[in-house]
Formats: sequence, C-alpha cells, structure tokens
Amino acid sequence: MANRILNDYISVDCVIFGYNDNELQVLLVERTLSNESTKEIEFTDLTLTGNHIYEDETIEDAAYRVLFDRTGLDNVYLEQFKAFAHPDRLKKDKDRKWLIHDGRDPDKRIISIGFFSLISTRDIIVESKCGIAKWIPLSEIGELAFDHNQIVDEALKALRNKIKHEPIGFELLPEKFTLTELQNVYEVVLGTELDKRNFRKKIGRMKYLIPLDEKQKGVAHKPARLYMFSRDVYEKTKKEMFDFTV
Amino acid sequence: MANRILNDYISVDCVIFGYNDNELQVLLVERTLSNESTKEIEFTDLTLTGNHIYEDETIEDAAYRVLFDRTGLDNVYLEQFKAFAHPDRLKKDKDRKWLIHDGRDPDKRIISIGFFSLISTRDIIVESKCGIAKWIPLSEIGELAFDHNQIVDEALKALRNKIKHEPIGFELLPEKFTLTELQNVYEVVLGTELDKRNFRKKIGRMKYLIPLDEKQKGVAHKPARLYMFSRDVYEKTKKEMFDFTV
DNA sequence: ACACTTAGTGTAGTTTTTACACATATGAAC
DNA sequence: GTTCATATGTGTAAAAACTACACTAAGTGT
Repeated sequence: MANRILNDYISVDCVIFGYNDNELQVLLVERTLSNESTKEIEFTDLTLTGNHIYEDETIEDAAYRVLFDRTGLDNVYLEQFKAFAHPDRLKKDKDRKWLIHDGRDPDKRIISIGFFSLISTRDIIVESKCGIAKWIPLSEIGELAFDHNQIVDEALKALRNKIKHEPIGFELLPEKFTLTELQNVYEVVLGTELDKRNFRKKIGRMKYLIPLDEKQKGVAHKPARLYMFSRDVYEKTKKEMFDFTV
Repeated sequence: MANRILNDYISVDCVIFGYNDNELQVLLVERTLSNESTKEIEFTDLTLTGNHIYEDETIEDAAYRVLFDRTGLDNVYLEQFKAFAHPDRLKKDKDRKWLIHDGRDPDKRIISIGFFSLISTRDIIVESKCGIAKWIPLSEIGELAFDHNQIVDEALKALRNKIKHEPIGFELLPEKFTLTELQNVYEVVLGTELDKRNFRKKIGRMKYLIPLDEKQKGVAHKPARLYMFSRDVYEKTKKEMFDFTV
C-alpha cells in the first residue's frame, strides 16, 4: 500500500435535474478533448457542471456558485448527497492519452462532492459563463466523462428517495401548476404509474398544496385548476410528510 | 474573494454509534493539546475518529480502515452521510494558539467526509491502535474539537432518517435479542416512546425478523423470546420496508 | 352541433394505525 | 414453598389510509 496522503483537488459536481416534455433531464456541459501530439480536437464529451471550492467558502456555497454561474439562477433546490473519489477515476482519459482542456492535471485524483439540484425548466437559463450547457433527457445520456455516469445514477437514487418523503416535486414545476403536471413529475421521477384519483386524494390532504382561483388557459379541453406550493405551510406542518413508500 | 483553489487535506471522520444501558453512545478519542510556548500539556479534548484517505483506496475503504484500526471490528454497518468543510473550522484552535499533536498543519482546512457506523456494544472492542477511545453517551457529549459537534448532529439526523425506513436497528444489538431490546433501540434513536403492542404488531409483519426457539436466561421475570435478523430475507423482500414515519 | 381531449369526482373492500389492560413466567426474598 | 417483584406477551374496536375502478364535465377545434 502506498500510504501517501491524498492531498488533491476537490470539486463540487452538480447533477441539475429539470423536468420537461414529461421527461427528467440533466444539464450537461461539453468538454473538448484533443490529441496530445497533433493538438487537434479529437471530439467533445459531456460532463456534469462542477467547480473547485474556494478557501473562504463552505461546500454548499461552492455548489450554489456553480449553479449560479451555469444557470443564472438563485434560490434553487440543492442538496448534497455523496462524495466520490475513485482511484481509477481518470484512468479512462490517461489511457487514451488525451489532453483535457480545463486546466486540471490529469494525473491527479479529484474528490468530487456531489449535489443534486432541481429546477423548473420553464425558468429560462439566462447565462452560462463557461461552455455550452445542454438539457439531455435521462434516457438518452450516453457515456459521460470521468465517473459522472455513476454520480448521475447515485443522484437519481437520492432524488427518488427524497421525493418519497418530502415535497420536492414542486421544485421541478413553475410556480403555478396543475395536479396532472404534479402527478407526472412523481411518475417520471419514480418511474411508476400512479392512480389519478388516489394521487389526488393523497396530496389533497397536504396543507401546503394551495388551490388557486385560476385555471389553465388555451388548452383544447377542460382547463385544469392551478395550484401553488406553500413553503411556509410546509415548514409549519413538517410532521405530515409526503410518503410515497411503495 | 480569494479565489485560490482549495487543495487541502481530506479525511474521513466516523461517528461510531453504540447502544448500551438504554442509551445511544458515541466512540470518541482523546486529543492532547499543549501550550505553544511552554510545550506543556494544556488539556485533553475529544474528537471523532478519523483519518486520511490514501491514494489507492476509495473513500469507503478509508472509512472501513479507520473503523477497523479503532475497534478491531470488520463487517460493520457504515454509511457515508455528508461532507464538511467550514472555512472557520480550525479558528477555535488557532485563536487559542494551541499546538495540535496529531501531525496536521493547523493552518490548513480539512475537508472531512462524514460516515456513521452502528456497532453492537457487546462486540468488545479489542484493539485501538491510536489513542484512547471512550464510549460517551450522546446526552453527555460536551464541546468537541473542530466542527465535530456539528458532524455528530448531522450523523444523528441521518441515522434517524435511515432507521425510519430501513431495518438497521439490529446493527446496534447482539446477534440474538429480545423484542423489548429492539423497541428500546428505536425509542432511543428516535427519541420517542412507542406502544409495545403496536410495535410488535408492526415488526411482526417483517419477514426478516426471525423468532428463535430460545429464551432469555437468568432474568428475574418472565424470560423473553429471542429473535434474529436475517439479512438474506431482507435483501429478498426489500419492498416491505420498515417505516416508522411519525 | 359535434368530436375530441383532459379534468375532476366517489365508493366499497381491505389494510394499517391507534389507543388501551390484564394474565403469565421467572428469580429473589422470606 | 409461598409470596413478591418485574418484565413478557397478547386482542379488540374505532379511525384512517390504501387500493382498484368508470363516468360526467368543460373547454377547443372543425
């Protein structure tokens, strides 16, 4: 055993989930790889959005900063779920002798602290300081850079677990939403179908779900009533939690 | 903002919970602090057990190693729950101008990845390679070194959350146990009282709870039946999870 | 006016939860 | 060996939650 102390780069990586077209999507960034000898661009790759932690900030601060730099959004649901540090994390790239154009030394291990974040995709992403970010449906994610596939998998697990017990589905929707939209979020995240009447009965009991005197507009069918989530009420009644235990 | 990249020590810290005397306890180690000028020992402090991560191991490996070095135990319940890195983590010590005798540079920030671990305190702790480890009841923990109070708090939160949904209470008991002992574990961890009959009705439904043809011995009252936890059955029937949602 | 589409609603049977009290088996003390 | 002290082990009734299931209502488009 080498027993050298790992004293290495640390980063936060955010798995930013969005919900659109009845699908769960992840925000990913292109990374450019070039051939080490010819210096020509070989191809591009997809990675999660991450960044280093500065000396004067907490891990959470760093994650919010990454999120803001990438999406221009503030005030977003964000949760730390796991730290990753596989010794063979960079092997893939080293074997292939590609140069990574993000200024990191490819021989160093990176510890990454994983966060997942939920954003309503109707919140238009204004800025994206660094590189091209794209929404990719979860089902269409191919092979990502580093160990980012594993990080996404674990993030999804953490999200599924969380949504069963706490009302975070709202975070993926715009401020006002219909019950069918909400049900779809749960179905998409959990990967199950839910019965419409039973779903409505269940969340109808939750006091933090506020019915509005407003209806959907411009749809070619009976317009649905709109609802809001009240964070205030939720904080006051945390006892009665949303529990989708299967 | 400084914007210097944090490139610093990383460690794992384990919050090792044990259950004894109807109490939840934590395994802590003494740390010796001495006055920087006189070099005399000032006093001792309590810390969680932690260690650095080596280059060729995963974070989990490191946590199991710490656990083994400290307790001599293998095959123990262990779970990563959160990473910590407060910029002011070491301020307390720096202000007081104490020298820390564990070889760490007190000016460096330490990122610590928190694990919690459950062990049956009837498993006698054989070895303890480094320093004196003590079981301290949760209620009697004073001010710990670094940000370890916060880490313990978060570990307890994570434990409470986990025990509501998965059968990990068993990990705190010896192989054979009575239902009253099991109920006590739940009560102590959750900090609530539970109704004896309802508790038994509920776990009676769980197939991974195996009744034995054996009874308690040497007690001055009606001897209780002994039970075992079957990990095998649990893995096969993960659907019906233990859910103590209050 | 008609067709199309999604919204919205109720019930009966089953299971789970909750609250609650007394007889029983053992060791200890006498 | 009788009695005492102590923790074990058990059932029921009422309320709440869960499951499965099908039709009418309210809009838009033609």
